[in-house]
Amino acid sequence: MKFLSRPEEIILFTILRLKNNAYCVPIREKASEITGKEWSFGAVYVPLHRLEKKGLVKSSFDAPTPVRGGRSKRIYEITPAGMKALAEVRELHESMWKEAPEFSTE
Amino acid sequence: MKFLSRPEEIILFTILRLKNNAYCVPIREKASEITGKEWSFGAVYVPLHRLEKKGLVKSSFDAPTPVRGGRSKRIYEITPAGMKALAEVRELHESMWKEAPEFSTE
DNA sequence: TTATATGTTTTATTTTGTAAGGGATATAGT
DNA sequence: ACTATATCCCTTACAAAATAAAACATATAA
Repeated sequence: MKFLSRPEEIILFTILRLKNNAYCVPIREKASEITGKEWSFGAVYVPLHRLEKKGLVKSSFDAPTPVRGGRSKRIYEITPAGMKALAEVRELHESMWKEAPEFSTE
Repeated sequence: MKFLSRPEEIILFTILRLKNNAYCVPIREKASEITGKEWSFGAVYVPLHRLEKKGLVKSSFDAPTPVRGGRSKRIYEITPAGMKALAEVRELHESMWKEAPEFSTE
């Protein structure tokens, strides 16, 4: 199919919304907030890792912050290819629902 | 996660659009048209079968039509649970992109 | 130097997606 | 009648992705 899977899409979108603070913990929290469902770490990390492998995100470690347990974080950001993939599924959705006036959400 | 996968969503949507003519062959054609990608029969049939098992679609055989090779077709239709699942992903998308004015499709 | 908080990463399992091909049953042609 | 061909259903074997659960690492606090 070659579209983003739904978890991939949601994770990319979440990174976009978190701007400069996109690391595993808040990604998971924000994704839960957006979807209203529980996300395990695996549910975030595994697709995230694949996205990086495909070149749709890139990551780097920041400097540790002086809080208890505050180890350095792997911060993710979206690449241009990632933006393109995200735009593609967005457009798919828009064109789908635009042509479907017969469907009304009950 | 419990959202529809993307293929499931597209197949459900396609059935909706085909109204009374939703059997495997046109579902595949219409899905290709909607997405601009190739769909094998397996890519349609396997998720379709699973959707039926979950109660999101139901099927029945129609009467054969008098055309060469025109054997009876298994016609699919969406159940109320299927409509609900479809509405759910639609609403997820709408709420996502509504909150994201910073993203403009380049 | 031990306890606890914050984060990352792996592993094992289940679920889902896909390509390729087999089988059934209808009409068309001779 | 009988062979050919069209239309459609369904299976199977393999690949990829999703998920839950837990292990591992490293910082500060006490």
